[in-house]
Amino acid sequence: MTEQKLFVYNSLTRTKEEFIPLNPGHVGMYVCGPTVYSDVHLGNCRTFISFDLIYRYLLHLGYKVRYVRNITDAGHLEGDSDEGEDKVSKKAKLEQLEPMEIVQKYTVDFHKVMEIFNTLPPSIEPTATGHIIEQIELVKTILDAGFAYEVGGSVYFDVEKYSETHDYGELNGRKLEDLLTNTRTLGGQDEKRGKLDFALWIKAKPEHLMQWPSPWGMGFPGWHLECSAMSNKYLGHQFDIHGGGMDLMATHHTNEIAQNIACCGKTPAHYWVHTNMLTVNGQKMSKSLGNSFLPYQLFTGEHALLRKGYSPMVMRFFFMQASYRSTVDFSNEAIDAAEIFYKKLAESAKKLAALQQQKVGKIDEETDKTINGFCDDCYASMNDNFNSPKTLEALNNLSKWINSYAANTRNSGEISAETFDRLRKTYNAFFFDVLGLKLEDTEGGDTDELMQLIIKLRNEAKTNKDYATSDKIREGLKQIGFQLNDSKQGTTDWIRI
RNA sequence: GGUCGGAUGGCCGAGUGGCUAGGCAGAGGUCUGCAAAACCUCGUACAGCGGUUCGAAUCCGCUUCCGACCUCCA
Repeated sequence: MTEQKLFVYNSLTRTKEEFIPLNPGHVGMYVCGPTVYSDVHLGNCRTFISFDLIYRYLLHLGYKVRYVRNITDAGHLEGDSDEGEDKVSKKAKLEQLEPMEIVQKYTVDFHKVMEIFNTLPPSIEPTATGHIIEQIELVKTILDAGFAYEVGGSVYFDVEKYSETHDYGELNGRKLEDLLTNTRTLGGQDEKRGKLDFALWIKAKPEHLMQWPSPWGMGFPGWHLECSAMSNKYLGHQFDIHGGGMDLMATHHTNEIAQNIACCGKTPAHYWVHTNMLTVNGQKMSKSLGNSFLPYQLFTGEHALLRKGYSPMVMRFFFMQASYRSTVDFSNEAIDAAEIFYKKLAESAKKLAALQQQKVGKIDEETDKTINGFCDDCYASMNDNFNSPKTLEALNNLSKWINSYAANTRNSGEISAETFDRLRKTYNAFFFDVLGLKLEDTEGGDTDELMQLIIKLRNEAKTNKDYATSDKIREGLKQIGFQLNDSKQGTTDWIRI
């Protein structure tokens, strides 16, 4: 594999930086996963699909990647007042289930959806409840370091103390004074000394469903703590990439960095990568706004915002058409266009699989160079902060040559065997392995045999110049979703439409 | 209100100082019995107003509009 210089936008420095892993050949990546208290909606999916792209490209470059993505199954509160109810507990009460039944239900659902979108499972998927001991240890360390205090069974992180020696607003670019003046005072004043302080450990009320013993009494961990504890455990004090949705940057990740520095003296990750939101009519898709929809609603089209159903790969392709750092606005028009484009590139992938290069004759240097250039573009665009839209452009350019060779309107012997091989390898690598797309309409069973029979009958009619019959067959098939494509050579292909 | 980000042709969406992506839609053409598909050709767009520069979508300032975060969300 050729050495590729990869550049990654780092939220910490607000610049694109060359990606240099701490240990050559290895990458440690931590991504904040879902809180499993309800169905994942499409906006949630986008984030994980974005990181799947990043993960896949790192793998493609030959890195050995340890990809850790957590499951938050405790500690995530309603509201951020540290007095709200645990999301999982609340849902458990509502549905009259054990909290772990809720967790199980939505974890299974999450995995199913991730698989449908063809995302690779992470290397490790740790849960908050599975790491209570590690989190308690972390709290103790932070207390010992003097950056936290205990009040009535709860432990809080002392942001002002921390700020004396560290830049608390490093990630979100805010000054402490601004944060202090602009942070709304939350109702039900609590025991915190400073209003920016956040809970590391929260004392549980007796009726609280999820609680564990600790040196400070029965309680449960704060939301930000689990990520620090688990990234520490599986990736070490310092690792390469920490990712999550942009909405986590200002608070969750800021607090996470503070925790890590307080306990270990080091910023956990070199590169902070934040993916942007999926919007609907310009607004962030979220449950509270009521503009979110679920993956299965997308597939079936059963939602007021959807004109029809769209397949998982069409959705994935749609996401790939925008860079992960931009918002993507959902609209039927935009995804319709993506659907056509996706099918086009997928058709080329199919043609390529069946394509054999003609005998190499006189090599057309210009063409040979052009095709190699497009192969280079695939890498160059992904190297530029995972620019998937540009990668699609390169694939589209390659697909034109593939189509021409497949249709025999150009002779594939005009390029060298090496270039032809590179064309095949590059197209497949980026379409399938890197962008994580797959072919959806591969027919099982007898469909193709049936179609071949019908095509044969139609061709007989054509030979007899019985165009009335041949057109009737073509129209009839179109009505039920099969499209016939005649070639110059007299053969006929079919595709589903 | 504070902080940050965005505004690109009918739609989506790359591009960060000159070489002016790509897709969808649209127009024309090649091919075809006719189509379709495929292939070829065609759009000179960068919110507005100033400024810097030989040259700006790209840099700077102001204005307008939109969004995110600051309050649960990926």
